[in-house]
Amino acid sequence: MDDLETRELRYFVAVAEELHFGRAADRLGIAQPPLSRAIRGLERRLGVRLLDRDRRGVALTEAGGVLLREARTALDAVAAAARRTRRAGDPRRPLVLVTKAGASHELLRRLLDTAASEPGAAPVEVLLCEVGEQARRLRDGHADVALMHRPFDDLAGFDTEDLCVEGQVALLPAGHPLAARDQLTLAEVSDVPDLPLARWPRLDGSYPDGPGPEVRTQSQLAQLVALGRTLLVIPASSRAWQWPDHVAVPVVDAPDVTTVIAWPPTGHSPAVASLVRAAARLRETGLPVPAG
Amino acid sequence: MDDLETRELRYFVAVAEELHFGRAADRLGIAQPPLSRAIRGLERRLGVRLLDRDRRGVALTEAGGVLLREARTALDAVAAAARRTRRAGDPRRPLVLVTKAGASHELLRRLLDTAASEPGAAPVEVLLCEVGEQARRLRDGHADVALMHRPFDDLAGFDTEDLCVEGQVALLPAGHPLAARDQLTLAEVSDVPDLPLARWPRLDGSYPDGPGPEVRTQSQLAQLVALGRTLLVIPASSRAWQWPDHVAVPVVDAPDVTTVIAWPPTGHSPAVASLVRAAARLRETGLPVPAG
DNA sequence: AGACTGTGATACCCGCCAGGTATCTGTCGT
DNA sequence: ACGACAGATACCTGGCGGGTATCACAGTCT
Repeated sequence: MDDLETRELRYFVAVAEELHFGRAADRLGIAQPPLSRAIRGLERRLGVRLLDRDRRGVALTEAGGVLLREARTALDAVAAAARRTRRAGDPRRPLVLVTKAGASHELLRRLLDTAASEPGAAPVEVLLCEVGEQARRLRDGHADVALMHRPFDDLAGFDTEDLCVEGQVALLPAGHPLAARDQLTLAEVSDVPDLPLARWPRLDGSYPDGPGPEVRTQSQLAQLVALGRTLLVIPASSRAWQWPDHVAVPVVDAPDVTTVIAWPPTGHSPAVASLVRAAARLRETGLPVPAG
Repeated sequence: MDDLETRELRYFVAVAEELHFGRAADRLGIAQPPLSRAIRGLERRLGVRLLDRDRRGVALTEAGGVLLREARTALDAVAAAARRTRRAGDPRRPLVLVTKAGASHELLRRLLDTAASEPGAAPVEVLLCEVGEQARRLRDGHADVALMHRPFDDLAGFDTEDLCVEGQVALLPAGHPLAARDQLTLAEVSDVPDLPLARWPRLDGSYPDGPGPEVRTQSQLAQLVALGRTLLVIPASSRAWQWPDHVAVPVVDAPDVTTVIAWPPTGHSPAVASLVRAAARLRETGLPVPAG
């Protein structure tokens, strides 16, 4: 009943992701035979088949799928242990706050101001990431606290505090017929043949079917919007990164978006607590009104 | 920026818990010198002092404290990966539900009945544990789902669903003066010189100061209650394990206890989802009324 | 069909590092 | 001052993780 080693988990994750021993070995910087051995050893020790190697390729068994998921979170936890320990030893350690690039500008600015005015405040470093990456940054120790958005982001496993609620707007090229409207409905914006909604990758990296372009970063999306190739429904406060020649029209029946501050339940760091307190105070003194 | 190995984490946790290289090495089944080397290597690779070895013993530095906490959760995650994978490979795998021994008898019975009547229900295995151990069982993969009690148990990091709310009662020897009362207050029960409240260990294993006896298991406590040596305030539904010669008196100002069903946010197993659905249905059809 | 290709498995060797034993150093008791 | 104790150091050894070469098998092309 000996534990697994992180090396074995890393190896398995590589193979499970590549579904190809050669490429996985390449990625890991080792040769293929030791990798095959390691995976076979894993299967033997767990007493479970993880991969179906039949002709032409490798496929995950059900147990393999479970291990892939569990191994990722375990590896994140190990990486977090290393990172947080290193940072704990650094006397000049800043608190790292992660948020989606381009979201909640104004709120973030006011949060940082409020936090800085807290007595004995630790310096706060802001880390910007792509959509949906905040959770991972929290889990693997790159960040201590995050701004996230319900219902878009996966908040499972974190402690959270609601900060503000806002509606969503559609972002359209200025010349588009719908741009003249006072308000829109979801049905209207999702049925615009010349401006299909962009598609984001799912958690596993694959894309849902549909007519819109596939995007995986904010900048890709921004460019497509600028080119007038796609239409966008976003929280009102994110309007800040619209292009000058685009207009924002409220979408009345889109679900409200709640901005929350989230942090890992481990680690009752006073610095995190202080920032959360600042956030709570911010909420009470009134919400920021998105400019323009 | 290489990852830590679980071996190193296990070693560090052993030393951090024992605060003594010799005993830690003993516990790990290795000799002391390799252990010293491993810890030194860890400190070198992390670039952080983890332990202060001064005269007469070893003490954790601040970074060491961080690593101890993080390492425990990381090791739990690794152990969970192994256990859940093994179980996923077992075709006859039951769902494991963990709860405090002696708590929520009636609710549990009805939950199991309801779950079994669910179409395509997986078999459910019940694991009973000591007070406060449920969270760990969920985290290290021994269990898939737990019944826990707010505000007593630490629910951080889990998804939860409230099941029922109930008041608390004081458990007294039948002959005691207070046993004749219709109801009591917290102030009254906490100020009974001949029946001090028992003390539970804190998360770190130490005991708070006070006059009452130290207990760490339900059975120790049960025995002390039976001997008339301590007084007990517990949720009303836990009355089931009272002794015949004891009476339960409601404590009107004790905080309400909410029984919740909790599960790890990882692993979207349909079996867990089904059990949670059964629990939700149970709540809607009415709460169990504690017998007696 | 037969040679070719691309894949994971096997065979075998090597070097490193985890682990063991013996010993040293420093610090407390008394 | 001396013994007892704890952690560090020195040094050796064996197992295992990793490398190269090769096999075995299935699909594919001419």
